[in-house]
Amino acid sequence: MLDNFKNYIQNHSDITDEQFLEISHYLKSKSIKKGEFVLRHGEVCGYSFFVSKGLLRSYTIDEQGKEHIIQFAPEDWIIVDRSSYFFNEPSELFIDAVEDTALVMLNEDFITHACNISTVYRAFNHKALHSHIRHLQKRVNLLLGATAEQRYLDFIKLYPELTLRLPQWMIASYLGLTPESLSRVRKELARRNFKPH
Amino acid sequence: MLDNFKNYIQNHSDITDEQFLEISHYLKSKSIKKGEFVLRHGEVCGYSFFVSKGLLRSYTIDEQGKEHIIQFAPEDWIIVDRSSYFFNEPSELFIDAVEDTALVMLNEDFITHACNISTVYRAFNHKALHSHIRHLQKRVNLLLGATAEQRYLDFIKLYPELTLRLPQWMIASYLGLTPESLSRVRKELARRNFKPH
DNA sequence: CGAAAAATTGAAGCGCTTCAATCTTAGTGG
DNA sequence: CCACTAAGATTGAAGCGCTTCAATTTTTCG
Repeated sequence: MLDNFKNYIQNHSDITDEQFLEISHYLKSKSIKKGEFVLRHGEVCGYSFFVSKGLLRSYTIDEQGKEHIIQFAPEDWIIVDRSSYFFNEPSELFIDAVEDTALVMLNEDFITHACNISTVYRAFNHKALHSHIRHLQKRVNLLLGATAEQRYLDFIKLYPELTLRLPQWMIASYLGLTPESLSRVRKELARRNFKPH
Repeated sequence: MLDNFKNYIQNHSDITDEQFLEISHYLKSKSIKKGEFVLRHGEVCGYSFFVSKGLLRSYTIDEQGKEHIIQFAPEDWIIVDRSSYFFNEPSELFIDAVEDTALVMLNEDFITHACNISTVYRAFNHKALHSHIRHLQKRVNLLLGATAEQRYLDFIKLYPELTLRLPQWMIASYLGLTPESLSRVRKELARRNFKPH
């Protein structure tokens, strides 16, 4: 189960097999069923979660009990509440499995050691933070200015394969819409003869 | 004009006077008038802008010509389009001066050298990225779930002094509202006898 | 097959926007 | 220092986009 992760990390760094073996002591693998949690609101997020198979999501629940999905993580993605992880604060987020999922948990020590071993990995990590910022900023911008339809079109363009794997109500939640609204957006697109890709 | 920045950086690192002198060659100071730009849509953002006096803002303009303010930066803040800066892509953003502003421009070389000189500075930089992510994520969450009133209350709690310095329409733009809506929110708060602080 | 989850549809409603007019405040030149 | 102008803020009325609620249909899966 570590194999996928090993490939991933070697693709993004110059870490050797021996080096990986050393630091793999800091890793834990885990398999969870659809619906199970790896993080709950109020807990400190002590790990980054690498998805080797399956699909995770992070979300908040507001005062009215409504879910708002923050992120999806399919294979080869890492999901984590970086605020909670870095600042050791209780997390606002829940992270659970959308599908049965095999994951690898990386703790602080793993990251630290990997960064010490490999400046390439350190740079990769740094780049990942910037990608995250880019992504969030784009999302803020869409939420500030784009209509329901524009947001949906952006989503299916950016994540075509997720569009197929996810129930529609989750996409709606990610986009800040009700399932009903998204359904109507899709109906309107179909009427105008829109076909994804 | 560099003094404020020197204080700032020494407060957040162990960089000595001599070290600062060395790397200050990579810095440029600049004074601009209200309304002048330091970055325009389509340009690559080659600097981080430290505000030593005054107030900058970053914003996008959508297809309908509407502004959406992404960030404000008063004294001792740094503003930058990190995506553009890091990935060397043309920026989506405009950055201009809300007030007459004195600023310091840090280029890539400055950051690199400062990180090499001081691991404390490197850590500070790392932390800044995480703060940025935390902030953006909170904002996404508010935009997904909170009403106009909740967003405004959050803003004045977080940035009481900005609330006084900024024209209301800019706060509205930051919150994803029209000026008229914000005005009505404030009226309603006043009716319910709400007093800031 | 049967039950539960998801998606769709319609009707009514709400929150925020839009547009237009008025009032207030701030900045500038006589 | 006041008069004038422009920018900002407020208010009202109408409208639009998305939500809510409720009912129905479709899909999924044990």
